[in-house]
Amino acid sequence: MPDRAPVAAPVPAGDPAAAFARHDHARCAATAREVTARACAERGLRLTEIRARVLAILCESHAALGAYDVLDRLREDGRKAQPPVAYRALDFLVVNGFAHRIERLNAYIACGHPGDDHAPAFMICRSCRRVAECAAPAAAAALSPQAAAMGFEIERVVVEAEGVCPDCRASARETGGETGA
Amino acid sequence: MPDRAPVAAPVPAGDPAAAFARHDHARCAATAREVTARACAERGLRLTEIRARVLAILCESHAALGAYDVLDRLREDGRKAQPPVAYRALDFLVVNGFAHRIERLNAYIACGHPGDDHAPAFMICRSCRRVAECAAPAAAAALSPQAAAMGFEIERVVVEAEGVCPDCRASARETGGETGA
DNA sequence: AAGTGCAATGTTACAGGGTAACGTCATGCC
DNA sequence: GGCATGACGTTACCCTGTAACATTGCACTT
Repeated sequence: MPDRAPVAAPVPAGDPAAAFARHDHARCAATAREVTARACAERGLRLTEIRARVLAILCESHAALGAYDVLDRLREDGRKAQPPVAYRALDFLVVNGFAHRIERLNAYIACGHPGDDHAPAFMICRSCRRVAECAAPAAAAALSPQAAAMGFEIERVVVEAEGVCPDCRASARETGGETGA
Repeated sequence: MPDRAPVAAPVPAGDPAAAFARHDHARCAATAREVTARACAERGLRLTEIRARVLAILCESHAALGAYDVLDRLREDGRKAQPPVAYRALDFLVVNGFAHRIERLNAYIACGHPGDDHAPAFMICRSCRRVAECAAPAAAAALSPQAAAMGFEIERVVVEAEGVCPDCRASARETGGETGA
């Protein structure tokens, strides 16, 4: 589903609410790609053609894409790509902080703050699959005391909220039905 | 991997630390099964033979089991079970709060507080797959303000910390190697 | 230029996770 | 008995992910 946003006021790209609000998405996507390219150059990472293409595909919308969705898009380009091609590019982007894996969906989104070291949380719309990336250090931090008490060493925290985005809530009200797709 | 716990002091069953600490697991498992059975009786839910068997399988250890692991165990009983059999039983247990799905692992564990309405967080050992269930209302609550600000309606929050449990940390130190399996 | 090493890509083949759809069976209710 | 409902049995399939190995391209050395 494309990024429709009929109601909310415009927000700047990079804002957590951007995924669910009207914004200049062309600029939003271009910025993400440029920032990623710059970060790669600075850190000696090779943003190859395939990797850049996969990033561009993810940047096209704020909806999470499965690896096979990405693979299909690569094939539409005329490539005869096999699954590892998509997974390798996605791994590169995720490992280096240019994209995120959404565990709940087994899917991927472009990062809203590429290159930054951050502890993201996600708001996932179960109706349109769009995902908003938020900074939520408090959520992860809330686990530290308990981890310490039991001697558990935390390496990574997944925080994913599932629900319904403002647009899909509005659609549901209009049709008088439930919010499910 | 079985529930080894060579170091920590005993803890009561139901304690968040139980998964990673020495405890009377036979009693821990029996309690979970009994509490679940009672909750089903009270709420008019049918804890059928298959469902009870799947719960018992999950209760055998604090390690997360994949649906196909459960399926294999069912087949060892002599059943000729197909995947939907395992998934239906697991769905029943998860929906009614008697088991949890660990998104990070695509796997399942028995609930430590069956029947209670709670907002669990999980500590997942990436080495032995054991999972400790914690109460972490603060983690989920930390997202509410941002969700409200963007008009997102949260229905469920997944909080999963991945890392290394005390036992596996100790093992890693002994062998002088990394913590990976 | 030839040689070497490494990172990335190409390709095959398969393992693991999950579900739609339909038929059958048991249970409880009128 | 007749009926509705929920659980189970079974088939067939789709989606997700990876091991393993071949090949290519690039950078750096000698």
